[in-house]
Amino acid sequence: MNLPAKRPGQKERRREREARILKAAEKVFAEAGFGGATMQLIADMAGLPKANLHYYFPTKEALYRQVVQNIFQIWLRAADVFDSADGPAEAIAAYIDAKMEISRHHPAGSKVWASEVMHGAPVIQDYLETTLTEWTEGRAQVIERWIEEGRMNRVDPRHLLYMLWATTQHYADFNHQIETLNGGKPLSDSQWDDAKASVKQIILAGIGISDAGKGG
Amino acid sequence: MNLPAKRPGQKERRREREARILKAAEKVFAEAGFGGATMQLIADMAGLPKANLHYYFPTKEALYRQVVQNIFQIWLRAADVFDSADGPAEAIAAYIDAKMEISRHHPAGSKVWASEVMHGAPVIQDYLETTLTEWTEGRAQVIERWIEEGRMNRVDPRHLLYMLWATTQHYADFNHQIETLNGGKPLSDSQWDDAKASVKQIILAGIGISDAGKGG
DNA sequence: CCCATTTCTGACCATATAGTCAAATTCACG
DNA sequence: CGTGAATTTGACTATATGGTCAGAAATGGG
Repeated sequence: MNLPAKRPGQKERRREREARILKAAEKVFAEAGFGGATMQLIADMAGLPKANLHYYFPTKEALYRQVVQNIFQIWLRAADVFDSADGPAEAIAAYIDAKMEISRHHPAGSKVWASEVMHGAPVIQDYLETTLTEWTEGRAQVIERWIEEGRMNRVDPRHLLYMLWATTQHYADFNHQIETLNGGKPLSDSQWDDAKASVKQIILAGIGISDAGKGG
Repeated sequence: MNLPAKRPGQKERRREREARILKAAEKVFAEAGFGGATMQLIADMAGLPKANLHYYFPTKEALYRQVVQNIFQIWLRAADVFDSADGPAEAIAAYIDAKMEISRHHPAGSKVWASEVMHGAPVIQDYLETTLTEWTEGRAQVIERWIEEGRMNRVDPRHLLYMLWATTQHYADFNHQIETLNGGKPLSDSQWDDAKASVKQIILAGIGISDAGKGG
């Protein structure tokens, strides 16, 4: 059965199991939605008996909640890059790059997030009202300052942020459609570079930042 | 089986019932997803007994399929405005306006569409491969021509289209998030005007079209 | 009014699924 | 080892849900 080559500790083992379940759950929730997902499917994908899931996560909703919260953390971490640059060009370019990377390597998470919000955010409404609202207001003020300083065109900061979210997340949430329009094949490395460059080109030009010949 | 010029009253009634069911179904599918939606809920919202739904639509999937196809038709009709203008500025502005209007007045449809695509388009995969692919390629060529003629910046037409879709549909699919960030209130008339103007401003500037006449 | 056709509906069934539980197994540690 | 705690799991239950159906009710032409 289990090879005695490596003996993980109890806590280690527990964390590994939970991570395994969460990974499977994220995929199934993304593919089938909360209502369409079944604990049995998640269990199969995680390679565990269903009853075992209920040992780690008492209910389907608790499992789902954990998945959504994890995604929110990733989202927040990516948002940090917005602050690590000191000008609009670098900040927004870095933010686009970060979010496009998430869309590429974490599409299931983005889909679960989209689904949650589309259904009225029953689980993370409080996050929207607190953390997300604060982050958005803070960033809107930063953008407003850049505008005052004449470092970018006057645009509504909110709608600029919405456009950034919409565009970058589209590559995850609608990856199936994009793949179909790409002849049924996933975007290649260079196509992803094109995507990132295109998004940055249009948005940066759109807010009046002359992109002096940058690459991906 | 042959119905020689049946009574119009009866047909009318049938159409009214079907429309009523489809409207309720669209809302429930949008709010709960396919898996989370129940025929009972749809029936209640339509004000009809559940068994009556199955008289008009044999299965839940058939009902869902009809809802998705209707949305696709609306989508296609809006896409027409792309061709009724003769230059990139007018065409893209009109397209943005049309799609924003749909997002505003038909958010449930947009959500069902998004959900369908996110889950791998099990129902409308053939539409993606035929109609949508053809439309996209045609429009990409039109954009390419505009670029050749020097009427707009050189951008990847595909990614421009994706950005248009993503941004406009975001106002429908994520309307709950936007509402939350707007202090819990839906966007007012003037806020919708701002949204449309902002999207047009950034994208048109982003592709190198100096927007002389602003306003919504 | 009569009859054929269409429409409606309550009651019912088969199935799927979230969640439970107690017994079995494994683990940590002295 | 021995022991108690943590974990695993097959079998089970309760319930929700999609779909069926037979018969009632309405509809409309002759």
